[in-house]
Amino acid sequence: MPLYFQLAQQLEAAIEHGALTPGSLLGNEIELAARLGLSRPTVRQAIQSLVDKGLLVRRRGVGTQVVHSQVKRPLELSSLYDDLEAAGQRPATTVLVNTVVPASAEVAAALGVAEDGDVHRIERLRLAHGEPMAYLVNHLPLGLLDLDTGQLEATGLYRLMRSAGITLHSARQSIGARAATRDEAERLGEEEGAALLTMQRTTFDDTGRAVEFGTHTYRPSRYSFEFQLLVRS
Amino acid sequence: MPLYFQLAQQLEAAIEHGALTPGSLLGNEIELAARLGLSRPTVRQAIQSLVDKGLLVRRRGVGTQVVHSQVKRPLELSSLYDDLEAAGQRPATTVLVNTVVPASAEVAAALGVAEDGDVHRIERLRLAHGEPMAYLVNHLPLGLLDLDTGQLEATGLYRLMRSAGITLHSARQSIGARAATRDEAERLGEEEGAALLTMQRTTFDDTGRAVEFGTHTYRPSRYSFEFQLLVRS
DNA sequence: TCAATCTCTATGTCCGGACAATCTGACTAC
DNA sequence: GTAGTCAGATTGTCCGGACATAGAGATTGA
Repeated sequence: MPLYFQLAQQLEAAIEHGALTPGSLLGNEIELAARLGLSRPTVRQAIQSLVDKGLLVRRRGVGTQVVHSQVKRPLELSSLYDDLEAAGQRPATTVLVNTVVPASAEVAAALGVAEDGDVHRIERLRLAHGEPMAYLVNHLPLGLLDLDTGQLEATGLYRLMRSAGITLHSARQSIGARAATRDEAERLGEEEGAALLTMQRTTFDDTGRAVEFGTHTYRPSRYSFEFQLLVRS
Repeated sequence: MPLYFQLAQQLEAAIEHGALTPGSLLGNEIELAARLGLSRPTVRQAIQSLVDKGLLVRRRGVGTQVVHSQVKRPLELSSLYDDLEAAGQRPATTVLVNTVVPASAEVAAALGVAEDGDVHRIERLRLAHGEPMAYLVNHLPLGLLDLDTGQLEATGLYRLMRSAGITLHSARQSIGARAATRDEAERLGEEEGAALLTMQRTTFDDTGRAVEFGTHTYRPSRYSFEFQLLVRS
């Protein structure tokens, strides 16, 4: 494990349990490096990683300070399943459809495959505490992944992709809202015309291939998107 | 302007207009540094900044590649006004309320001020192409900023804060949906009960102070949140 | 023919130093 | 008393080098 990473973890832990209080100066880098027996670049790399996380602020001529505001979790590409599990919500999944269909124009454009070419289609109902929370429709290119219904019900799609050796890189998302159709309302236990939260996402791996295209609808009474974001400087 | 920054800009421009095609190797760092007359750390810093932007991928033992997928814009803390302006949408603002009120419990908690203590309250209607797009309610602590109604109608709140010397650092957001109340519907030109997209945001400066708390409602037919996000590694 | 091993290559980590830019606070001059 | 100036402190940038690590392909052996 790299030295700068170890130092970053130690500093983060010190901030976490209050050894480094918000607003306090971290002490100058060169002295800190000498005290720890490290070089300044190594110390700087550790500090920089925490600055990128939003825990520290550096000011030239002043020093490095611990920020006051509690940073919860910056936005990252995560799966609903993992989010719910981390929140202690006991997610459950019902796979409604797991099949192969010809790609619609929208799906083909998103995944970069030929229109009417075969793609996986899965429809899932995600439950938390036994209540419907979201209705998830996903399309995937063929050949990337074995989509076993049992595994899909036991874990999240992203975890399956990662364990299949796919390195997720980035995703393009669009979050909106609309009124529920009759079918959607029925599936989610809402009234027809009720407000639904929607999210569309195309996920890419590190070679730039689209590996997943999802169209999700959420019950706004049960779910909202919570995240923290930093000013890029 | 720092050398690594100049190099990063050059590389980004080369990617932009196709001189560096997706998937192509960038050539090894040490040789690149020699060719440019720079040191490897400088070249690495330039490359790293583009990796953080999602434009490049590094693989040990392989090299640095240009990613295939077109990265549009990573999520950043931006104002609706600037977003609309950048999209060529000609935003306009009507200030409905610009006053000082005692803080409600919710506002006091978000801003970290005393309950019933005075805070600014502004209510604005944001229009695009002459049509209502969003209804924006913001609360700000006193003393940070002069809230001139004329300026609020001419530009965005974030731009005003920045020009007042406030360094924005991070924000916590929550995006949801709900049905429009009678009043909301009337303001936005929707039907009562129509689905609305909602966003709550608390913004912090780099000292950790909360500098703004906003509760916004958007017409989903006119606006959705679009962004790209990267996997943190 | 297939699998294990080796070698080459490129990035990852780390060091030590040098000078520049900027902010703060104290000092000085008016 | 106030404003301008100066010095100290601290981070920002940049250099040049060294060794470690991981991936890919070629080589070698069974």
